Amino acid sequence: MKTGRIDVSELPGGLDLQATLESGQSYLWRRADGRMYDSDEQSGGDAWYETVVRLDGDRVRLDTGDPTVVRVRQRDGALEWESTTDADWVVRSLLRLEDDLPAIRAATPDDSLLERAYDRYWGMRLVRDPPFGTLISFICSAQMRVSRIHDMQLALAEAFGDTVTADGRTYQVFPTPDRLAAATESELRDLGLGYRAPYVQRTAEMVAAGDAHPDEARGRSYEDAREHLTQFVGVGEKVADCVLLFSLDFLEAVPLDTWIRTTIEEYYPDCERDSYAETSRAIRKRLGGEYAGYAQTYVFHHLRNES
DNA sequence: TAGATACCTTATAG
DNA sequence: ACTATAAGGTATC
Repeated sequence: MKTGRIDVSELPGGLDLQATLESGQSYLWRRADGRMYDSDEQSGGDAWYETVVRLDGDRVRLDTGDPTVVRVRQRDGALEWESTTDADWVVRSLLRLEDDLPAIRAATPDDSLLERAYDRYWGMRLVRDPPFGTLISFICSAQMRVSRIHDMQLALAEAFGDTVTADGRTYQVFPTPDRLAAATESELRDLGLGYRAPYVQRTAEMVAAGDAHPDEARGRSYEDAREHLTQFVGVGEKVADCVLLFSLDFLEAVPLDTWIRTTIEEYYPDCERDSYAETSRAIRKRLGGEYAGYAQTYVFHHLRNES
């Protein structure tokens, strides 16, 4: 495997790799020691994380291109990586290392909750995951615990994904749209997906048939893009926001999940409205607009770890 | 068009 | 041990 190092001190705002990958944004990375989401926050300070992406020219996609293993760990002031290809740009893209965290924080309002969250997890970045895997994993996220969502993606990869070998180790690749489209509802239920099984199968079928692709939300205005993604089965406004934020570069997206709704009740009651769309507008404005999704992610991780 | 309800499965609380 | 409850919601009526 090829290797490389990225000096963390050169990244604007640094990096907290563990917070980035264990904050419930991405379900497509795995911790090599298998201890993802162990409650002990210190235990994974320099753990290796690994994923497999498909590279298509200069873009990271999950449904086309050759499977590429990417491993990263943060140690001694550096982000170390290993990969089956020359992956410096891939790592920078997947972990959004170009984001200027101080500038993003400066664009959010002075607010004691946000200050606490940003201070505690400073260096946490949003991820830029492949669209199809993000779409499927967040369809699976409905009424699920974070650790179980993660386990479900692993189960999908083991049951329907290709394998790739590097340095004598075998890695499971997230399934392609074809393979998931060919799965039966009962096969998916056997993996524990429950009522999400037909959603996953039918959405995969839409993508495999070429009827739609989550990438097509790019280039639209934020609210149009969110509406566009709800055409997929099992995708409502909340899941659409997750795909926009964690995959498609819409940093203003604020997924209104149970945590954020509770937060709004408690800290921003004036932002409560009677519809998702209106509440979304109000809270996005309150969290600073353009980078509201960053604020949301820090607050989500902060509050989730307190209880 | 808004509002209530069913839905799979599992971990955790009581 | 056993039951109730909730988990990063959505589709359907």
